[in-house]
Amino acid sequence: MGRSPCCDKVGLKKGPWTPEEDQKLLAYIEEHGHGSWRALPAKAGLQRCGKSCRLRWTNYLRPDIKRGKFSLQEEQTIIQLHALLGNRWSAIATHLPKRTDNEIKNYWNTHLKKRLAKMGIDPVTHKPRNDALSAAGAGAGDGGENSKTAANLSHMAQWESARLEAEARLARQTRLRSGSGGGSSSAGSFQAAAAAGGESSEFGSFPSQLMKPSSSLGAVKAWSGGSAVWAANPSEPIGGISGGGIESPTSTLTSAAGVGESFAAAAASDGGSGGMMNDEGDRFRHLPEYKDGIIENSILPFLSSSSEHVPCLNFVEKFTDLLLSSSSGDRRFSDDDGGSRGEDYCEDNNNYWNSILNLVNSSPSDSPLF
DNA sequence: AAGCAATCCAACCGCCTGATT
DNA sequence: GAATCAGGCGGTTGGATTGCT
Repeated sequence: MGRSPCCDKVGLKKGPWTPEEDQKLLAYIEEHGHGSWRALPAKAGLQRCGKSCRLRWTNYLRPDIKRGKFSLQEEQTIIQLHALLGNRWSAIATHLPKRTDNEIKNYWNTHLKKRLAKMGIDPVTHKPRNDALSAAGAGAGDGGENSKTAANLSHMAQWESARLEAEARLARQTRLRSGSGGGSSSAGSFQAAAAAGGESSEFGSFPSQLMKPSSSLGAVKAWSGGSAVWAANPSEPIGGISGGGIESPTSTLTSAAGVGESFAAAAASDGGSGGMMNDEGDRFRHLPEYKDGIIENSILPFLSSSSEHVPCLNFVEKFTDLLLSSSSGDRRFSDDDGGSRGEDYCEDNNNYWNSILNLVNSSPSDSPLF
């Protein structure tokens, strides 16, 4: 499909905007609205292409833009949403009022990504890097904590393998069921999954009002719920999910699982000071024991210091807290408190998925999450 | 104070998608 | 159905700024 450039580049100015140009653009948009961006520069008397004007407006001149330092809350939201959504900056931006996708992207690339990398976590997958894993293993001789961590890392890796397998199986099944009719977009697939899953007991762990077939949120739940169900009963096909070629949001929900491992790696690389609280909560609590050599119950004490608090596996939030505190010397996750941290933390933070889902729920109905 | 390195961030680029012709 | 257009998105770049030696 051919397409002409958005503008004739000859004679058009590039580079930083001058205050005069800003003023012209601002004045024009305030009076007329932006209308067609392509036509705007000529009407506004600017020697810029429409695309450049649009970018300047959306990333800088728009009156509802908040500038300056990101708050801790914003950082946490970004990390959580990145674990959930991957590099979908515009989607993430819809949950951070007054922040632009460009600003969030820059902030991620310059701050948060580096913080993750520093902790031995792959910022793309939110999983521990191999060197971090081996570092954890190498540290096993140092003492019991490290060897425990390494062993648990292994369990986490096994769990991730099982989960990926589940994803693949789910995709295969949905493809088979839908034949060639399904779309390839994850949005459609998840919506189909949500619609087909409806409010069946398969998704019973989620509030029914969140299972609106048309909502992207329902799709998230359908996927994560379905995954949990499968994990609990690996031999059983995931019922109720149909639709074309489900494509797991690998970098999103997968990441949430990966984050668990990442946290372990971070804990290991941090001298074993990290407390493991997995926020996989809603998923893990469905699988107290996954035999078959994949998940053992030993994972649960690892995820939570108290098995009585298994439902409160608010991992990602804790993980993000750790990230956020890693640069400020916050030692709240040290092992010094004899294991009560998990309970304390659980008291402070309820179900992670609920917070994410609430976050998503609070977004505009046309939020481009999926 | 000077030189260099690291960091930040506005802006650009190319690609994709949906709407229109 | 193909071609075109407009808008949007994510990745990347490069100049400016800051920090370090």
